[in-house]
Amino acid sequence: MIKELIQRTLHNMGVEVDYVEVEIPKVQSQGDVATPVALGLAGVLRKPPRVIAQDVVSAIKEMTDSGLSAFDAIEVAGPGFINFRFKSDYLYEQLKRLYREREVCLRVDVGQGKRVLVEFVSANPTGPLHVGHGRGAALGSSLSNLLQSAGYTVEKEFYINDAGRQVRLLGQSVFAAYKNLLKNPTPFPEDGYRGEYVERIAEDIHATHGETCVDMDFEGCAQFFIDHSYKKMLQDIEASLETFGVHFDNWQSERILFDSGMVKHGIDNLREKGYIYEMDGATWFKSSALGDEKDRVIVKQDGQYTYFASDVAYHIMKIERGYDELINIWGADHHGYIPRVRAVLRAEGLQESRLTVLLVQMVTLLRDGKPVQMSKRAGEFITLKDVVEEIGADTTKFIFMTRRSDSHLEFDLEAAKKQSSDNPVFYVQYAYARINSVFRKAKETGVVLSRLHDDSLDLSCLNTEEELQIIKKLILYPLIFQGAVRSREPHRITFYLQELSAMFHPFYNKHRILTPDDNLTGARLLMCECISIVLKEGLRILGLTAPEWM
RNA sequence: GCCUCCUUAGCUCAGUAGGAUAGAGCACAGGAUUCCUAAUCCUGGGGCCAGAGGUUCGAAUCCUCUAGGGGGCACCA
Repeated sequence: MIKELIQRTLHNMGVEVDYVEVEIPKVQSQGDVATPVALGLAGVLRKPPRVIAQDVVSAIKEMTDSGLSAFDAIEVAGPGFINFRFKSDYLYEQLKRLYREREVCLRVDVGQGKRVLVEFVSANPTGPLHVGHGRGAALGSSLSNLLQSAGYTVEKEFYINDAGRQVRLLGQSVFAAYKNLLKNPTPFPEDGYRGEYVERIAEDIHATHGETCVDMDFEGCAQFFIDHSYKKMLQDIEASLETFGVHFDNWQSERILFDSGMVKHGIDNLREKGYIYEMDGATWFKSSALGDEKDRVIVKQDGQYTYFASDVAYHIMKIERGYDELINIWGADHHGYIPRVRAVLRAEGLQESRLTVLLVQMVTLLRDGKPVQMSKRAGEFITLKDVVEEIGADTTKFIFMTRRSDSHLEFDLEAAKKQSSDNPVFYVQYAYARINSVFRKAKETGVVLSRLHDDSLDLSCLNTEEELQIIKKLILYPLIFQGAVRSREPHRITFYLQELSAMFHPFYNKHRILTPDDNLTGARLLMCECISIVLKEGLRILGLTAPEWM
């Protein structure tokens, strides 16, 4: 609201800005919200910032429709900040509005129906998910929730690498395990997958299909082993994600891209645009002309497509499906691929901003401070499922969501387990449960809850420092929300929820909510209801449960 | 060698689009419940924002260099 106000004011003064920074000052003496716009404009207008600030303040005061009634004070401070102080009546009004029109208040429409495709996890179906995938899953699903809440139309997609060497290697590994099981050993493939799950799949095949393949070589039954194995893994992956509370709208198969001719179509498409050439018997994509450091092979000398070929096709297909924005969440180890994928989009004439790649940094799994060695090939690792079973889905997600995605994460299992009794997630959930408990108590003791909807309910009794601070925090949620949406950082919501909870608990300890005074009780219940509305909304975005009892 | 991410309190991490006096949790020490859930609250100490330059009215934040750590640099996927 303040942003628009300032923007309009500046407009009237003949200055156009596309972004007005509004911040919440650290100390109360600096107002409830503040803006440093005047400082930024000092250079442009060639006037001292304090003078500009004063001009802005005067202009606001002259505007008839400025919503001046919302403020007790608008003042120039420090080097040229403009500090706003809310009138308490305005706070009460907004609190009532939040209570009545929660969705409108909380879900600011930033996206306006824009279609976004969020692709995440996309793990090779050659082994179980590990914690790193879990991090991507937590980010992807909460980001999707966040954007959806902000008015975007979001689709969540998992790209299945079911073509190519890796799934073949898995099939071959299972085949070897199967033969081994039947006492007809065959050499285990070099670089094969050695996990225990490989043996389980082999046992499963033995159980369902008997010994039919025991005398065959791999080529004789390759397709069967490959398909059976990766499908099994895919089921396992889907189940792990389900346990973790993450699900997808689409599962896009790489193989279908080949079978449906999309790969060929994609290459032809680039060829028409002049970005394909032949050299040394291979087919190249001229990505160096589009920002990549060198050209990339798409079809090898031996006629085989490279991995990148299907990636080209996949992204062209995404474009053709008509999304306004593509978001790819990748492990940081894929960062080298960004320029070549961007090159594809550029070749298609798409703006840079249409693709956002979010990199999720590595998770170092520790136990008692010591790194847990993990190798998919060697088959020694702790899976996402193991972690969720050991310390719980909410706690695990919260650990992910209290970090920026591009910072390295040390995940100590022992610490997490120890923490799981006093993990900050419970602090937030407990606040929610407590409020529910108060409402249960209120009903038991016959408090008339219909009062809360009553216009005559007077909130001016919410005048303690704690209450005013909480109300301000609540009505500034949209500011945090919009920042999180813009920067694609759901973790900002996590921190906000912790802060809000850290205001509620002291309030709860200091003041009684259910009092002999009916109006005061009503007012406090209304405020608590608003807190729980915001907590619930935030927890939902983060994919965490909001328990009514704890 | 080249590219990229990271380095903030004892530990794990925030720090919003360059803004005012750098924050939280954990850990540590002490205290609080006749009353709505003690998974709570209150009080306390803790910092060369890796280092050095630069840009600016103003830098943890932007640029350059240095040091340390992660990851990536295939006609592998």
